[in-house]
Amino acid sequence: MPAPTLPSEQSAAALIAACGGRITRTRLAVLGILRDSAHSLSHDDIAAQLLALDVHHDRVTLYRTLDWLVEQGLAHRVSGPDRAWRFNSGRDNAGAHAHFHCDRCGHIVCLESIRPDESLALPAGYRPERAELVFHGTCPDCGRRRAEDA
Amino acid sequence: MPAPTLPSEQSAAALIAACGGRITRTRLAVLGILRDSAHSLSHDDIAAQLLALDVHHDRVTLYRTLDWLVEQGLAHRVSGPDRAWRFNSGRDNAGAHAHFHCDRCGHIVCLESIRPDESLALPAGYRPERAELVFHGTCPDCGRRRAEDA
DNA sequence: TCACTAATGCAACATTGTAGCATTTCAGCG
DNA sequence: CGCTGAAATGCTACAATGTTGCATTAGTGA
Ligand SMILES: [Mn+2]
Ligand SMILES: [Mn+2]
Ligand SMILES: [Zn+2]
Ligand SMILES: [Zn+2]
Repeated sequence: MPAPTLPSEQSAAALIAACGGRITRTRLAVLGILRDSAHSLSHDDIAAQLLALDVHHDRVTLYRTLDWLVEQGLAHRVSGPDRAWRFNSGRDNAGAHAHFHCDRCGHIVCLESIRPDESLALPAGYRPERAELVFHGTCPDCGRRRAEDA
Repeated sequence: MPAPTLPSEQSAAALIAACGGRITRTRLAVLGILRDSAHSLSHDDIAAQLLALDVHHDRVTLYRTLDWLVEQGLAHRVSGPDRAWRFNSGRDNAGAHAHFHCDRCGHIVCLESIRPDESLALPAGYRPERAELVFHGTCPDCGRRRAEDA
């Protein structure tokens, strides 16, 4: 019998097809790259990986591919410190989880387990609909590396 | 006797001088504009106000002036949704207070009374140093305007 | 008033992203 | 399979935001 397929087990091709989109080499490669990465990737990071994989593409196509993935809920976007977006696989539900930004290596990772506290009392009149929470500090990798250096 | 002067009562000129900087028309005007505004201002907003005040200036000078004010702790920066910085008067201590971003009018305001919860338990290995908290939703002005429309 | 140097203005450049439009390629169909 | 129409791509040009280098101007203290 076919085991029930968790979303995380679905192939990139199946995920793309399920959205009613065409399966193209750029979409396949980009979604694969995002799903394989432990941290958020910038447009530039992804372009570099595509180059390494010999997946020819145009700058604009990559922007459009990323937009499409976000629209479809196959990826989500986090604003980086350098006014460039970072991308992660998976849907975010508009800021449903917090993110961690390492000031040493610059990596941004999703903290799926932490959701911003929506119940905070704001001053009168403010109607919050969602909250973005971004921690800054040192990530586990950089902490370990620092300990080894010492 | 001279009443003790609160920082908020100091003139822009005195604040600038206290930092050891020269008092120039651009610095005076920009700091004044920031201190008079109830919400964050983009580079472009400030340029428009300078124009209205007939304070001639160069684009680059304004960028440098804003950088300097932030360096000196006379202003702080918040990243907007459109990858353009917004500026507020006053020191922020690296994310010491939360901000509210109105999705209707685009205004960003400081919520001085709300500080991100630093005590949240992060996954093992993460060393947070500060947290940024940004609420999105409808601001009091837009809520009121909407109620009047109905 | 003078001299020193911080601050400015200008031109050129960098980065990140968008818009329009002709061309290619995917997916469904006979 | 080979066609065909629409979706996706590639290219060029453009826009927004910010930075760098360097010559000139103008605050400041003497
Ligand atoms: Mn995330
Ligand atoms: Mn603030
Ligand atoms: Zn790190
Ligand atoms: Zn508003």
